[in-house]
Amino acid sequence: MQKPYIAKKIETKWQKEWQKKNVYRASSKNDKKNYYVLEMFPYPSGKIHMGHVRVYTLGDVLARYKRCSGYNVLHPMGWDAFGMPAENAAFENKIHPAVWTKQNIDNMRTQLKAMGLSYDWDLEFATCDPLYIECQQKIFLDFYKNNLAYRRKAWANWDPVDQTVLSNEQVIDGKGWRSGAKVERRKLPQWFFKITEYADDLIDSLDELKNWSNQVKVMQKNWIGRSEGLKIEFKIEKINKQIDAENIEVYTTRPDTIYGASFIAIAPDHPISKSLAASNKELQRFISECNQIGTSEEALEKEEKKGFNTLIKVFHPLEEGKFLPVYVANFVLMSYGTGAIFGVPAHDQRDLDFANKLNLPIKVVVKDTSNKSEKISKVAFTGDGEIINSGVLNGMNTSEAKSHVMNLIENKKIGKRSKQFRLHDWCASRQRYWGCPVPIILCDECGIVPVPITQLPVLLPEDVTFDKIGNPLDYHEDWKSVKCPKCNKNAKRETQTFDTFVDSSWYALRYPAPNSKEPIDKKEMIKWSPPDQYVGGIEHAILHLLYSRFFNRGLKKTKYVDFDEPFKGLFCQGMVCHKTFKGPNGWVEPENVRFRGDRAFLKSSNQELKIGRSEKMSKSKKNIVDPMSIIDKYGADTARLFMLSDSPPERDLDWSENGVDGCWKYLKKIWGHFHNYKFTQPNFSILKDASEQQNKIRREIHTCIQNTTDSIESFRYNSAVASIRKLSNLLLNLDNIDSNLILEQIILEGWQSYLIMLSPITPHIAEELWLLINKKSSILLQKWPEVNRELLKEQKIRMAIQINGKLKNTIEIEQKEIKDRALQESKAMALDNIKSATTKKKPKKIIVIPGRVINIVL
RNA sequence: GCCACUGUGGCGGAACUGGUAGACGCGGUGGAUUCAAAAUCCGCUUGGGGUAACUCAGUGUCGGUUCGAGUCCGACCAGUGGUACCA
Repeated sequence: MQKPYIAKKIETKWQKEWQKKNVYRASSKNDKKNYYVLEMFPYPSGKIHMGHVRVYTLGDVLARYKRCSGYNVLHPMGWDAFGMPAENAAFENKIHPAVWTKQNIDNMRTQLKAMGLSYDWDLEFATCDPLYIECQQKIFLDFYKNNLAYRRKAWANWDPVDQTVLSNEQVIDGKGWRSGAKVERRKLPQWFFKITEYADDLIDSLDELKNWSNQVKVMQKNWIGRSEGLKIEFKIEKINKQIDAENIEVYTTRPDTIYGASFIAIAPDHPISKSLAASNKELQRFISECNQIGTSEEALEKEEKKGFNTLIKVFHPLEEGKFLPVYVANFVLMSYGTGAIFGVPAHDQRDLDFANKLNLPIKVVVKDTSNKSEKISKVAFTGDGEIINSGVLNGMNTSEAKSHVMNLIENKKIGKRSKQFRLHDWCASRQRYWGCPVPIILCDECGIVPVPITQLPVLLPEDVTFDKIGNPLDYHEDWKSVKCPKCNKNAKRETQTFDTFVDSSWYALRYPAPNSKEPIDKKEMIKWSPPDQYVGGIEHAILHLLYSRFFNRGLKKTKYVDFDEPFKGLFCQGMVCHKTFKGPNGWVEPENVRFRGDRAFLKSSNQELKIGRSEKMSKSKKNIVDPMSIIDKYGADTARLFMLSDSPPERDLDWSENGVDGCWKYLKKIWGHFHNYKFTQPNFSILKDASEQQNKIRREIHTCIQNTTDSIESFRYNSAVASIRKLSNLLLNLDNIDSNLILEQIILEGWQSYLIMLSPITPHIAEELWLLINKKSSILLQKWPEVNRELLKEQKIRMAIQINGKLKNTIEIEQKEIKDRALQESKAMALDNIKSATTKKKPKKIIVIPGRVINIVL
């Protein structure tokens, strides 16, 4: 009578057992090396989704693999607990953000535990814990004292109806998500971190991050956007009393195109624009129109190019007698360069769009050598080429002309070489309740006053309501009113809270000692940090990871740590996607769909549904599969196995019910086999007497071990699963061979290795089956199987024989013949179809790549 | 718009630094078992042509480099992520 595979039963059993024995406790005892695996902690949105299942399974496999490979492993979990959804829930469901968040954390912790993840739960914390708030406030004050944080005015999205600040997400098509009112921009005092101070270092150090994906490094480099350009003063033609300036300073990265300039454009919030607007209603109107675009870069860039002619003209600095008109333009940003540009329509797409709109001249000054036509109408030529129509610059190439113009301008003392960054300082304050309060007191007399360390933490008041729109801290007079620590007069607390990216910028350093009074416990931190491997979604490639890199540098400056980079290794995984289903009444959840062949129908009414392509699982499209329903139905091991099976971790994964079913069937098959097979006691010493035939089988087993190990080491978990399955297929087929003592040992060796390699992926079933072949100790304590290299060496090698690069035949050679070109060639030429082909036509050339391929060119 | 990535059978994907395209799985299909079905097991499964040995084509599209390209280069098309207040 076969024991049925009831996943739930064994999973709960082992989860209890492991918890009881505290097997995942991170300790740095004994002489093993330490290894810190960290996955990006989740926002407690309510319940775990498939994206969580994926990233935490990936990290868990690594953590378990490292434990088997002889490391002490730190593998913690916590909660990115502040953020907007809690406030939205408060507004919609009248539940306090703290209560909502705690409920979600409790629920999600239970769910994560059901997945059998190997966390040391003793290290858990949430960013909304009073102790974490206190530590973060201490760090902030140190940053402030070290000139890494400052307060200034900056734009924010303003909803004029709701009278509140909106996040970019809450602005939909330029309108407020609740009020529907056209969103405006407003300048408000906000807190900034001086990330630009490290701009050079943040780019240059990318080269040292060897275990970071190149993709992320390139994105960060472009995001920081270092450019070596030129600042030039353009003299204003006539003194204009309204503006308090004689020049307009312009920044350019293309000084070589200066002869192609046909206009100057300044930002709507440029000082000159503002001065002119004071007495010009029309310009005022234009500027306020520009201010309605919103704050997102995407919106600004996509907006139709518009300009306002100021009627001011400036002299061209190199071309005698030439004047350029000055426009206020909606695509020029005050925050980049000098807030003013010279427009070269022929060689910049935005300038060209602008020129076409306003009928400005287009003068070609760089010759596109790949294109015969010199005319430019709709597409600007932005590449390098030969300079033409440019006086002294004619005939130079782009880079010669660039340095020539820079020298000219510098010699004339009307400009300077200048390095600029696209990156701007990090605006780290929010006008919201559910976040870590900025520990500052604003005093009419003393200005900005830090809250004294002894008065920390500044905690959020609990008695707030969310029926009023806006930031409840602003209305909370009791909480706001304090005495100034300096002069003891009445003062107000800063009512802004930190961007949640601040919370997530240093949490990794907190896990080694989460209860320490010090923000970062040096003794514990030094044993583990920085994390050896960080795992998370590619969507965090820039903001979270760049902010963390800055923050770590700040922590170094303020003496909390002594290293620059927060994460030694970084791996970014793809998203979990699913097909979408749409019926007459909108999107339909996969669980309500019934399939007949290729077609989908609504379960309740049999209405046919339209099947859409696979997209990121999202609430709006309802293409969500609840991980818990999968764990209930199949078990955590099946869910974990499927997560790793098909897609490579860095790519998007398509959720498929069939795939999950397949994984479950597979585990059931393995389960059945272990319960039917009678394993012998290990006696591996007799393996040395194995026959060549038996060694061939061992060789295949060890090849699988080698491939699995290589795949895990390089994060190719899907390939690892494939090699593991290959190994089990091989071992299952051995059942049909006549048994003998040596073969039994080979099979036992194979299955032992198999289970150990399977255990990081599906730990529960692996532990349960391990009992059947080795009743002594837990599989979690086993050593990763070692590859017998001697065995692999004896393998025969198969070589491809090609004619004109196309495969025609193969030959087999011995390992010792690997360098014998002549032998390989003669073996190839002796093959029937090669012989007949080469007698018909004489080979022109024979290329022999020893041990790999022979190509005969006819 | 800009930056980055991805594109291989019916589907997910494999192929180490350019060297046998399709490993491993899903689905499909044929068979075994069964009174029947489910489950399970075994075979086949890129497309075209051929009774067959075999042969031609084939890795988003077009072009290039090379003895040889899924892999390198150029242009294009499509999808995805980010775009600074979603996390």
